[in-house]
Amino acid sequence: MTQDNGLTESQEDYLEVILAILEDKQAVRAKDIAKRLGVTGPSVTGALRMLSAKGVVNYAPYDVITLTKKGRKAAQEVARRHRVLKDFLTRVLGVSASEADVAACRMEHVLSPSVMRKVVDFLGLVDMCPDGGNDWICSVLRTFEEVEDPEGCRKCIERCLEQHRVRGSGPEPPERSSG
Amino acid sequence: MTQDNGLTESQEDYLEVILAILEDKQAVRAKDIAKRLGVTGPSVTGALRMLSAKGVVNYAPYDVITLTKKGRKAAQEVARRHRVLKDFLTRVLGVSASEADVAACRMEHVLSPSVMRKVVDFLGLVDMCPDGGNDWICSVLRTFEEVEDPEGCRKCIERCLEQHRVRGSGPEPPERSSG
DNA sequence: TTATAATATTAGGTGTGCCAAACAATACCA
DNA sequence: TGGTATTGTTTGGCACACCTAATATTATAA
Repeated sequence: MTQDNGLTESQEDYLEVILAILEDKQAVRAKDIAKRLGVTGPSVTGALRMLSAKGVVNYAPYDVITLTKKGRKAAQEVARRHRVLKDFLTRVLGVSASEADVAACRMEHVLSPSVMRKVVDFLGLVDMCPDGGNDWICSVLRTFEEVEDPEGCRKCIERCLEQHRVRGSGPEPPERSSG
Repeated sequence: MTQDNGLTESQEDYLEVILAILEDKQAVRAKDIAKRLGVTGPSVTGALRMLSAKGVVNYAPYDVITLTKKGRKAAQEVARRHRVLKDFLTRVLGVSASEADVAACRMEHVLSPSVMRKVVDFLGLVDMCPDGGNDWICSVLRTFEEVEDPEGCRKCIERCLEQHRVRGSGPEPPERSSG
């Protein structure tokens, strides 16, 4: 159903934060991982051992923590799913950024590649909108809720359609990385 | 984040199937629960004890299994989320029914009420479409992928907009039950 | 270089969720 | 009514994912 990279949800979370830490610090410390995940030290040690056993993390007691090639790939894949889902939640459904982060954090472990692809496809469609997807359905929804400026919304979608017709058969969806 | 009805994901699953069984049989048997959830007997017994302790299921060894008022409510809420999510996945994203079921089964435990409401709102919008939401974005997506009949898709959305303009401020979204 | 602070690990324990094997209760048929 | 089949439960165990308290290591500052 899900990816089955052989990792549990929790383990995917660990990989994700390790990657995130690597992206703005040099070294990864157990302490930082613990902080970001809201767990205690021993939990991190345990998880790292597990991740090491699964060949995604290089780990030995008191030694530096790094991702293996496989681990980096897995982490990036999780991060990608997170990004896509957050994007979808904010841009399409109009969920706030912070809430979208929380929700994406949970959904990212749960959706199959094929469902993920549908999400990506949908975002690709939104991207075709002249407003860069900043609005589109989002604005439609907003008018739907608050009855603010339905006319503006309508125009936006009409522009969208125009664009669609012009481009004809349409480009390939932007993201389709199967990895 | 999630509802926090005090139930774990697994426990929500148990409630959900108990409700489902009640809907087409009279009695609920541990065996049936086990079958539907793909677990063994002892797992069911254990879960039922837990659920009983949490006051959502009436249970005593060898006795009839029923839902408490609270339990029924919780089960219905989970079922509602499942329905909404499956709907969204199929009608908006164009995911197949079977895949949508699987995905909804996972998502239903994971999304906060506020995100759920956004999903419901979006579906309300889709429902405004003359095609009853059978198509709409779904068809757009399809043309986007297969370049089938973009002209037809365009017309569909235009009709949608017309409808939207006519109705003006728009009706309340169909489902908003907070229970 | 040694004491102390910061960081990480081990040891031991909890809760949940699952399993197989053994046992208990109930249902049903002769 | 008795006996077998079905169904359900207990027992005992395993795997995760967490925790606290105690201990070990490493880093740092005197």
